Amino acid sequence: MQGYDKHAYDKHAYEPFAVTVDLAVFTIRDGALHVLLVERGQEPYAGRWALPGGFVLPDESAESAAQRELAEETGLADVTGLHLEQVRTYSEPDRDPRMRVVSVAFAALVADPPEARGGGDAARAAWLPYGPGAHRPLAFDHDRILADAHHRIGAKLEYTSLATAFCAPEFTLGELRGVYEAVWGAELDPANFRRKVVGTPGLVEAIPGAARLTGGRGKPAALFRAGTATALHPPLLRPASEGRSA
Amino acid sequence: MQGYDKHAYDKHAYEPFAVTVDLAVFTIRDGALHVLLVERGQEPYAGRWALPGGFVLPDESAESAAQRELAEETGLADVTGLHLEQVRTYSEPDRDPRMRVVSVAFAALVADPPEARGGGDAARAAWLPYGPGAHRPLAFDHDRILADAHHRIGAKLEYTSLATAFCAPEFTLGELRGVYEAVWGAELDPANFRRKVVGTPGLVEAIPGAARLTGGRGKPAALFRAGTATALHPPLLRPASEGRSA
DNA sequence: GCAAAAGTGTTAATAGTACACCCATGT
DNA sequence: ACATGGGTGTACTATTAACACTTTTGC
Repeated sequence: MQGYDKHAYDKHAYEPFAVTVDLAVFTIRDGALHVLLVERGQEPYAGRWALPGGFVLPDESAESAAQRELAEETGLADVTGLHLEQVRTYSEPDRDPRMRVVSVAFAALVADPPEARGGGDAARAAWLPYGPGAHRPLAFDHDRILADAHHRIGAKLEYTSLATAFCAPEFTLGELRGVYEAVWGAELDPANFRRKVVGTPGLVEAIPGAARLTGGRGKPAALFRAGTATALHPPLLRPASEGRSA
Repeated sequence: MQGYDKHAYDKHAYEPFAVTVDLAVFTIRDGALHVLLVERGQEPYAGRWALPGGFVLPDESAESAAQRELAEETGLADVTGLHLEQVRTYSEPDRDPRMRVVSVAFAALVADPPEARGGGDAARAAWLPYGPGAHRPLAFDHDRILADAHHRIGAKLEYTSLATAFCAPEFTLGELRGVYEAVWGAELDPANFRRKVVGTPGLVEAIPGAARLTGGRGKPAALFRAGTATALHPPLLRPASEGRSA
């Protein structure tokens, strides 16, 4: 606390910091993980894709700012209830060439978002497939932010019920499994997945009516709703791959 | 990015934010988890305990500021190599009654710290036992920050090799087990713990020499060093208690 | 019929739990 | 001797992983 007291909060004792939020908004499309990106119209990084975001206003928290931006950028009317979670804060002094910007990064999960429209500005917005694909490199340090957000989401799938946040209110277990597979980039055994999910109390609850849904070909699947549990015990671990230190 | 471009980075378009770091520094003492706290000498919250922290300077990142504060507050000469990790950022507009302060919280783990000395100021500093004990309530929103930091540490013990960061370079498995027990507040079976730890590749490595250490009474214990692995597969789950949703 | 996805069954391997028991040391 | 913590053994249970097989749909 020395720092606090020594300078007695002179508002201009230090160079002011701008505080912004950056959003990594994920969704599943056609079985693949997609992320919402905007195209920058101005320097620096003109023409590059970037994460949506904006300033934190004087009377709101970073969480409020993130929620406001999420509504604006996705075009969703009601954004409450969506999963929105802080990832971490990026504060390297030179991360923005123009001035000192400290950015609080959030990860958001959306099911079935509307098509991306550019913001009011000239900037384009689009849902692009996540991965080492066409959109890199992103502006600023957004590649790193996006990777951190993805890493966090992947980890939380293991030990929380987060996956249901990617799904519509009613979903099949095949769809839920698709979430895990899209985020982890790994295939799961459908039989074992079903047993694990159904056998974890509070993860999902079956919709009792003969309600069934045809997902195209194959046998109709039973519908489920998200359950009340948030933590999974034991966790649903992703298949071990060479990449993970034992 | 609309927000960025619209205002063209006028440094004074918005009320300036102060950016600070707050540190939850943990250690194990006499088998119990302790936290480093400082006593506030001034209003607001004069006389209350608070987390150590301070301003982020114009040319440093939050990580650098946290490292600098950690060295100052603990009195440790070399703070590199210590575990220091961002927890989250607290930005509610009214969290500090004097002005708008956005604080990036860190959790730090220290083995065998020197006695706490007050900072240069009148403020006292002390290692206090963690828990719903004598030090609450803390100043500002520090109770919540501390709880969040503790929750994060506890969770990371399950699936990372973090526990070794609480230990000296050479440690016995009893000491390592003590870390888990102190952070989780639960007892672990020594036999099963040993098998799990030794059987997880890369978690710890035995120091081959007949090196042994007497921890007082009982059979001398073999010494171990931290291994190279950072992730644990499968994780070392804490014993299930009623509090956790199945 | 055939492909595809849902859903059930079965089995072997792996991992976790709960102990009993011996070992080496200080007092 | 005995209390204390280190360390090994072992039987039991729970969970995971792999894969065969049946069911119900669209084409």
